[in-house]
Amino acid sequence: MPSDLEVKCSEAGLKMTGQRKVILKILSKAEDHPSVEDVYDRAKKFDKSISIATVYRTLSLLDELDIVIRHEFQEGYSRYEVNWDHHHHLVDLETGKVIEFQNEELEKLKIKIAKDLGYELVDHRLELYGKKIK
Amino acid sequence: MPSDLEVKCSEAGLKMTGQRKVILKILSKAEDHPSVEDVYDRAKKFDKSISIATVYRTLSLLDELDIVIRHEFQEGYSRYEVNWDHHHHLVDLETGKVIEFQNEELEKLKIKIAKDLGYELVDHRLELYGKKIK
DNA sequence: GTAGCTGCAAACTCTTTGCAACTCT
DNA sequence: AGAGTTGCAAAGAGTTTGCAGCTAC
Repeated sequence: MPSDLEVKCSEAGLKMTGQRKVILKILSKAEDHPSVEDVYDRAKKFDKSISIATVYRTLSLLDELDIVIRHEFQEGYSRYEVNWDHHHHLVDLETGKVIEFQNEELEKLKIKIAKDLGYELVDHRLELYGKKIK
Repeated sequence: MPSDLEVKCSEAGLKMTGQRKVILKILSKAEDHPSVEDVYDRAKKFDKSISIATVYRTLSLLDELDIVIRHEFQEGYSRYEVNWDHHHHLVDLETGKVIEFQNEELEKLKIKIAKDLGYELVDHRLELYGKKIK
């Protein structure tokens, strides 16, 4: 049976090729925020002839469809994650670990700030960088 | 007389070459958030033999010294601004215009969120993307 | 004088693209 | 059947770097 993610892609008009199924499976199982290279390396285990160009193309498509979120954590390349729920990231500066969090108050505040400036909030990015308190 | 920015650089151990003076002047006068290319183009008006490699090297140095802030507004390249005061950005999705803002409530909330997760906030990034309300 | 800086060009990294062959629907 | 997708290799954009000569201190 096709996964929820596969159904979503089909409905968006994408052909469900073997390569795309592999990439979607990797993304849905990922517990981190893999780079293109990461996705490519993992994909090769299921389909050793897959091309990195296909990974790039697929991730760009999924990003446009909002099925996936592209992050640029100031590293010079992109990282991806499935757009399941809305959350933000706190990056542990000592270990590089990424912690996800949600905060209702913050959501309201962002909308208010934009509104006060005369804008309707369409999108936003928030990342915190911190050190663990011992 | 050397500008404040020049003094700051000298104190950090940088030699104040002609090229660096030009770049610092451009940055301090900029009312936008220029890319490397932008800085290079403006610099050529004062020193037509300046190299873009020098602009890259200088901006990287200034970023390391926290004299300048490097932004990556999901455009595939970096933009810079002098690190005068702390603020955030709202990007107008229709015009690309960048609006700066500060918000005390937001500052407190970020610190609290990090603390609740067991972290001391060291740094952070926040960008809002919106459409002007007619 | 000398450590640091510069311009140049080549190299590097990440990403995109043209094309002919292939494949999902 | 046919539009969409793929792999490959080449190209593109942005950035970094090795080196010989130059310059601020």
